[in-house]
Amino acid sequence: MQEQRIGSIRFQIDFSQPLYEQILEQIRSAIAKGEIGLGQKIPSVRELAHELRINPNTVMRAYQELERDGLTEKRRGQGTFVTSSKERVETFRQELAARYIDAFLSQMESLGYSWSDVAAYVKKKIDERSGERG
Amino acid sequence: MQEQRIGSIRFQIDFSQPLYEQILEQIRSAIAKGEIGLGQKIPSVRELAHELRINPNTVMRAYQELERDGLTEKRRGQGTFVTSSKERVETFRQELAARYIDAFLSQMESLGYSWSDVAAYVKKKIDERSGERG
Amino acid sequence: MQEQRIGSIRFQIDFSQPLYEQILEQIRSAIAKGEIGLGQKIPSVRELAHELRINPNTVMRAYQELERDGLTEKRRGQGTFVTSSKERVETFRQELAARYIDAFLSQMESLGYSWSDVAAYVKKKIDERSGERG
Amino acid sequence: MQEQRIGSIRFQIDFSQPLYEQILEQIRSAIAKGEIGLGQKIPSVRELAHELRINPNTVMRAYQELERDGLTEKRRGQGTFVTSSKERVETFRQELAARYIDAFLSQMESLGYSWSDVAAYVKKKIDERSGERG
DNA sequence: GTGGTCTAGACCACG
DNA sequence: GTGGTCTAGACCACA
Repeated sequence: MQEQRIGSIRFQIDFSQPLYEQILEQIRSAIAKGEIGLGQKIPSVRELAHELRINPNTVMRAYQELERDGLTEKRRGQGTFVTSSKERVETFRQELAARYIDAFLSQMESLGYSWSDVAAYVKKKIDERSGERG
Repeated sequence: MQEQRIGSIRFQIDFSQPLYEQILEQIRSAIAKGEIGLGQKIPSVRELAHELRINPNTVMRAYQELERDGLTEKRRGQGTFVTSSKERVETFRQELAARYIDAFLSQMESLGYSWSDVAAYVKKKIDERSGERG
Repeated sequence: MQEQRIGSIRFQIDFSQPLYEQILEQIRSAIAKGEIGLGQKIPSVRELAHELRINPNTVMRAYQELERDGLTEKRRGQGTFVTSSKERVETFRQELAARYIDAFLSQMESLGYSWSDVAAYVKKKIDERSGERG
Repeated sequence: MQEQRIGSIRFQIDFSQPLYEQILEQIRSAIAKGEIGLGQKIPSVRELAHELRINPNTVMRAYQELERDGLTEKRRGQGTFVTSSKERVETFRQELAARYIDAFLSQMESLGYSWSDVAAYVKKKIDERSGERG
C-alpha cells in the first residue's frame, strides 16, 4: 500500500487488488466529490503511470472506462479533461450510488437480516462514523 | 443461469461468475437464515457437483472455505455438516454484516455523499423493497 | 466433540480427525499411564463401536495397530487384553516419546529457533502448565 | 525424494507426502529464518511448478495458504512477494511455535510423562543435537 | 460411500 | 508474463 497525490487527486494503491479499478474509482471519486472541478485537466496517462510506478496500459484502461462513462473527454494534443457537464456527473453519481445500495441490501438480505434490522444497523454505524468525521 | 434445489438449499448458478464463490455464498446464506438447521448434513461434494453439473473440485473449494469459516465440519466417510454451534454462526453473520456495511459506507463516502444523505437514501430504498417483500 | 468413559478408558472423539487414530492414541495413552493395568481386558470391538456410535471396522483398525505394536493381545473367545510385559510397554513409550520430541525439535528448527530459545520456551510453557496441574 | 534450490529457497520434496504442505512449510521456513528477505519476490507459480516438475495447481494451493497467513502478497502480473511487515512474520512465527509446543506437551502428557521428565528429556535431546549443529 | 490430493491442460483477467 | 478459475479424471485414506 502506497499513498500519494498527483495533481489534485489522492491515490492509494493496493497491489493485491486490480490496479486499473483502483485508479478508476479514485479518479471517479475525486470528480464526484468535486475535488477536481468540471472541465479541469487530469494527469496524462504517461505522467500518472510514471508517478505511480505502474504500467501505462493499466492507466490507459482506467481512462478508457472513465471516458466511456462520459466523465472525461480527450482533447487532441491537450490531454484528458473532466466533462464540463455538471448534469452528466450528477447522473452518474446517482446511478452508481443506486448500484452500491442495491448490492448492499442484497448482501444483508442474504444473511437473513430484516429491513428494520438493516435500517437500525446502518444508523448505528453511521453514528459511529459521524463521531469521527462530524 | 439455472435455478434448482438440492437438499434444502436453493442454488442459482451464473456461469459467468466464479462458481465456487456462488456456492459458498448460497450455502452461507442458507445457514445464516436458518434454512439449514444446526448440525444438519449438507449435500456431499460429489452429489452437489453432479446435480449442478460442475466439477467436484469446484464444490470442494467452496466447502473448504465454509469449514475455514467454522460454519461446517467434515466427518470423514460421512459427509459435511453445519456446525452445531449457534454462537459460531451468529458471530460469523455479524462479522460479515459489519464487513458489508463498512464497505458500503466507504463506497458512498467516495461518491461524496454526506451521512445524512446516505441515511435518507437507504431508508428510501428499504421502503421501496418493503413494498415488494413486506 | 463428545467425551465418555468406556471401561476405565476416557474417550474424546473429534469427528474432523481420523477416528481410528484417536481411538488408537487414547487406548495407548491409557496403557502408557497405567490407567489400564498390565494384563487387563479392554472393551470388545463391538462394545466400543456401539458405545462410541462408530463403525466397528474403525475400531478394528485401531485394535490391529495396538496388537502390531505389541501393546495388546487377542485371546480366542475371551477378548483383547493389555500385554503383561511391563518392559514392552516401557520400550514402546520411550520410542514414541523419542519420535514426538524429534518431530517437535525439527519443527522449531524449521522456524529458525536456536536450541537455547527452544529450551527457554519449553521451560516457560511447562511452568505455565505446572501452575494448572502441579 | 529430490532436493534442489529454486531462487534462494531449498526444496526437498517427498512424493509420498502432500506436496502442497511441503511447499508451504519450506517457504514458510525460509521466510521465518530470514533466508528470503522481507518484500522479496518468490518464484512464480509456473516457475516453481516447472522446476519441481509438479502441477501448477499444487503450487498455487500452497501459495494461497501463505497469503491467507499474511506471509506473502500477490501482485497481479508481477508475481508473489514476501510481506514487507517484519511484525507480521514475527507474530506468525510465534503463533506457530506456540502451536507446536502445545501439541508436543500434550503428546508427552498423554504418554504419562511428568513435566520434570519432559524438561529433562528435551534438554538431553537438545544437547545431542547441539553436538551436531553447534 | 465420504472427503483429500494430485495431474494435465484449458481459458480468463491483469499488467 | 503473472495469478485465478475451471474441467476431467485419477488414486488415496477413511468409515
